[in-house]
This record gives sequence, C-alpha cells and structure tokens, in this order.
Amino acid sequence: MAYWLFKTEPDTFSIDTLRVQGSSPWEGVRNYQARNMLRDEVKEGDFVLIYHSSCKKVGVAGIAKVTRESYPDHFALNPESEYFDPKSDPDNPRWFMVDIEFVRKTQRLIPLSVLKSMPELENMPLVKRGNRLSVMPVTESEWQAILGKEVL
DNA sequence: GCCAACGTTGGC
DNA sequence: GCCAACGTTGGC
Repeated sequence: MAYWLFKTEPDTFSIDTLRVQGSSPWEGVRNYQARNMLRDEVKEGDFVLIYHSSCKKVGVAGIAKVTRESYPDHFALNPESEYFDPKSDPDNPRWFMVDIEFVRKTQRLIPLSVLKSMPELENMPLVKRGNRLSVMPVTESEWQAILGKEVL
C-alpha cells in the first residue's frame, strides 16, 4: 500500500465534489511523468492526499482511496470533452486514469505555506519552486508529517 | 538531436 | 493579473 498526492483545481473538481459524488475517475492527467505513475504505480487500496491548486486557499484538503487502477482515459477520445486529445488512439491509449473514492476531508485545509515550512517535506516535488507535477508519490513519513499538521 | 518559440501551470 | 518555471512542438 502506497501514498500519493493528486493536484486538482477546486473550481473544476474539489474535495467537496468528491464527497458528494462518493467516487470518481481521476481523468484529465496530460503530463507524461504523472501519466506513468498513474498507469504503472498507483494501485488499488493506495491512499491519496487531495491537493487544491491554483485557487485562493492552496493546500491539502482531504483524503481519498484508490478503488480501481490504471485504465485508459476515454475522455481523451471524446471530442466533446475538455480533455480531448486528437492524437490519442483507441487502439494504443496514450492517457490513463484511476478511480478514487472519498475518505474524508482534513479537519481544516493544510496550507502550502505550512507544508513549505516543514523540513520533513523538503524532498517533495510539491514544495519545490516551479514544480508542475500533478501526481506524485508521498512517503509514509511524509504522509504522517502532513497529517500531523491537521490539528494545530 | 538541438534549441527557440510557444502554451500551460501555479503561486502570489 | 503578473510572471517565472516548466513541458511540448517544430524547424533545422
């Protein structure tokens, strides 16, 4: 069982969206490094920190669990979808996704500013300047350290 | 294979 | 809204 962090823009899909839906595919990842992790390494039963990016309050907002691993992201094949990729091929899928289910919200949002202040997280891509990786691994000690900041 | 131009991400 | 950093594209 492994840990991950998934970024999302809450204006598009937030932890509350997931809470209401109960579960959801994690579609729309269009970055090869993130894609490789989704496709090859994220496994059923893994836990995920849901991180809100590009918004007023950036930070870790909740926890989800992987319920289905690695299958083709069919949104890439749908011209109506905002995630449509004309270069994707149904016979040789380029993009993949997993399904996750809501576990819980954090008791409060754990802000990026707090995460950046934690020496335990200095190796996480998340806190590095210019980082754009939207799916990244989280070690067990990083996971514990982050959730340790949930209650002040 | 190099690299400049371009579009996107994402914090502030 | 700004702008730095990054990934991708395409000409050569």
